[in-house]
Amino acid sequence: MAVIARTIREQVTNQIRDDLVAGNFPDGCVLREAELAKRFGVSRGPIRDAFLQLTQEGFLAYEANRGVRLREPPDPENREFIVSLRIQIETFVIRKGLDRLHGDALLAVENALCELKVACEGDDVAAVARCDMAFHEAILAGCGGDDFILAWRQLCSCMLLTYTRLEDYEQVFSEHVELLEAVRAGKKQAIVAAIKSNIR
Amino acid sequence: MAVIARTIREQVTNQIRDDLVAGNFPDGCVLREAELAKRFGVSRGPIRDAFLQLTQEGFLAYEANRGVRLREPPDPENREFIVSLRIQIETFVIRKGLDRLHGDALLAVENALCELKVACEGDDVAAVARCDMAFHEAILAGCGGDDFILAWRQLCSCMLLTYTRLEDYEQVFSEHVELLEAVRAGKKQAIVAAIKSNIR
DNA sequence: ACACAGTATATTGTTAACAATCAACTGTTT
DNA sequence: AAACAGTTGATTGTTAACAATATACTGTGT
Repeated sequence: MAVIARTIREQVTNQIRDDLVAGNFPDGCVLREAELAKRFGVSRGPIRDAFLQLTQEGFLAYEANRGVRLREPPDPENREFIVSLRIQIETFVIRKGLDRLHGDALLAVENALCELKVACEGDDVAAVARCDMAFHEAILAGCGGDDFILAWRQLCSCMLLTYTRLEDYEQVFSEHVELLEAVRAGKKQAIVAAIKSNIR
Repeated sequence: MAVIARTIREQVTNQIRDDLVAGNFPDGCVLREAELAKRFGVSRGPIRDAFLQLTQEGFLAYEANRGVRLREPPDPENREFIVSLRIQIETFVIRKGLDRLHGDALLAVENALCELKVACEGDDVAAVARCDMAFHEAILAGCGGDDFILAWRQLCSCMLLTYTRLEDYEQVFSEHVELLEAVRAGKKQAIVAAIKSNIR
């Protein structure tokens, strides 16, 4: 994802998020500050920061003085609605801001696709999920969708808790190639169509 | 809002959020940890936590080692779209879960309305905005919309940065009374109509 | 056996000192 | 005068010790 985690806080947050997405923690599991601090070899401070952030992102749930708990994924009906919201946001932002997607911003999208390729060729569930989202986020950011990115991430976190498309990495990758082609060609209708078939 | 802030972190977060909503900080203003720590008479820890949380909520923007900056409100077009997303979420959750809105949950909504009444009678901009949201959130929570609340809050934070309806507190209040009546009567169509006219 | 108060332990919440980083300034060199 | 390295001050990032709180346990009284 070419994300350089500058601070320990960010490194820890990314690592824990990956572990959560990869399913390395049992459902409803309670995470302890001290345990993770020991595992990462850091103090509890950055772990607390990570818990706070992942709570806001929708992965964890805080309970006063009782630590954080892994959240349960949404039921199918809610998930379907979340998908529709995601599609709406992405199409709105692209329709509005596709014109300004060039130069560095376009490069970032292409870069994200490369990362996705690597992740698909490897066998890291969390990496594929992460790069999938990073690709979409790069497009949103490049189209000036800053006002929506945080809410969009929220919705994505729910989806990441049940990232169920990983039987076929090859298809995941090719779908995104298709999407990038449409973006490069600047054909909004094709982009919207690609997004609709891609997000699920 | 009957929100008892148990920890210093929560108190500080709520206070800063209120100040932001009330417009007590100039636009694009940079907030300093040390300065706020001194003002509240606490250490920098809880202030940092608050910054992190308010960043995730969409009020502030982090810049590496350069502190947090007050975010700019969305342009009218984006705001309009955000409003439509909010309405969709609220109507979806209510349609699905209105049946379970009774007992304590309903009481919480009624309570929120009382708080709103007080806030409207007083003259505290931040309080009115906060109670307005708290009322809607109580409904969402009561209808089992936990999967959406965080994303919903995100969207609301954008709206709170330009809470522009405060010329007429009386109307704000009466609109919510109307909404509660519809909820009590269990008439989903009336609720949806009330929400659509209420959120703007 | 049950309820309850008191205690012990584990866990989170807070603080203040220390380390690392960044931005602005200063003086030197070309 | 312009460019650059080094220095300084301000600010954030991290840590470890301490305080507060909640849970689990134990013993006592009924």
